[in-house]
Amino acid sequence: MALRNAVMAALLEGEASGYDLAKGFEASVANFWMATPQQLYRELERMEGEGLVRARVVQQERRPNKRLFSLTEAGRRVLRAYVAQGPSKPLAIRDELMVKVQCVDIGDTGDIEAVRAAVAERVERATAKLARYRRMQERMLAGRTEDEYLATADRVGPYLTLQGGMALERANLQWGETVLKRLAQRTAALGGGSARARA
Amino acid sequence: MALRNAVMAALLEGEASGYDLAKGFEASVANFWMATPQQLYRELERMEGEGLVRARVVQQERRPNKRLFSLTEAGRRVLRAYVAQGPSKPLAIRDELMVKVQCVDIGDTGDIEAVRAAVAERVERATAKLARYRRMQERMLAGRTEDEYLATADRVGPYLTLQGGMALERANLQWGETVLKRLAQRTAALGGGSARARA
DNA sequence: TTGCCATACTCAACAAAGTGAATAGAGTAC
DNA sequence: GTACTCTATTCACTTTGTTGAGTATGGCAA
Repeated sequence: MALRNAVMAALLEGEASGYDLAKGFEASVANFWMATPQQLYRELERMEGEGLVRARVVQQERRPNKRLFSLTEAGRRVLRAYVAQGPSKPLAIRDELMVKVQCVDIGDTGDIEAVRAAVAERVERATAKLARYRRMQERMLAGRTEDEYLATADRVGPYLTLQGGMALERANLQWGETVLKRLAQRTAALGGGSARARA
Repeated sequence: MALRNAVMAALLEGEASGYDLAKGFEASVANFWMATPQQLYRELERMEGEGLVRARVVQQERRPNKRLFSLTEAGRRVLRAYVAQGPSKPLAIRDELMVKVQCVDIGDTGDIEAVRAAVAERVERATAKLARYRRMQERMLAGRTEDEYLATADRVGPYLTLQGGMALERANLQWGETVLKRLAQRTAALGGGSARARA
């Protein structure tokens, strides 16, 4: 029952179909709450049943019809109550890459190489994501400075969460790069790339 | 089937009981993979059934007996295969606080205050966690420099994931502090603390 | 001396999340 | 002309995760 809050937060930006939400979660919420299409459709269905959202079918000519969901007043109230209420859960991360890094010493240099590749991939992703975030930021600012924007904008939430996403990706990037360096050093130290006895 | 990899990664540090794992997940793995005691006991049970871990009952005099689990050779192989195999899932975060920040514009200054308090709590937690990580780091280094440590240590995985945890908490902290500042500005701008018309 | 906290688990039930595939029309690239 | 991708959604199923309670012992503090 936590996904629904994320969905409602996304719908604050306006009407969206399940499909819209599924790809990119309306671009901003996805940065801190991931969900598969199925989860979203299912949750939207339930929420409609409970009157938190309302659906409107849009006929389309060259595409399948779609149902656009929007927040109802009841949904808005529930969301406000959620925001106002006490402490949130601490933040749940689940990072397979970190598990692999933790295991980097398990085998020979081949295992180190596998981990190195995985970290390199993460670094690339983080770089790409950061670039995307920066473009989003520029679009939001639209020439204004941050101070101007925050003083005049109707909504600052999406901007602040975008900042959060950027902070996270910067951390990822910085960490990944030092790990890459360290692993290269270690591979060199353990025999310059040739195999080594198994643990 | 992903929790088990995290559990095995934790057992790389040596024998542990379900209870040990439950509190702190052997101190390092918990930073990137959370699990409740029940999940861990259940998973350990299954893993024992599949021969990935082996249990050893330790009689205790003034406490309930405990079962210490350790990795079997089969478990080690499975773990190595996991590390070696292709791309990991991208990292799953689920952050309620971010959902609340996204919604900060939903209501009046009271809602902003609630979000502010939640962010302040996050900042405090991040500060505490960072301090704890730094102590762990010092214990690991034991007087050596980072370079010395990484060149001589048997295992570097736990150190590198600790760095990851620290990077994450620093990002949290830095983000949280700017958000706090921004929200204070906004509260001031929206009427200096007095109520304002609802959205 | 009562009650709470810590160790050390187990059980049952349920809610939420994730996987994989199916459906179906339109556009686009080879 | 066929294979692939995009829009848009649904179904069936499995795996995880969560909640709450129950059991048992000992230590510590008010």
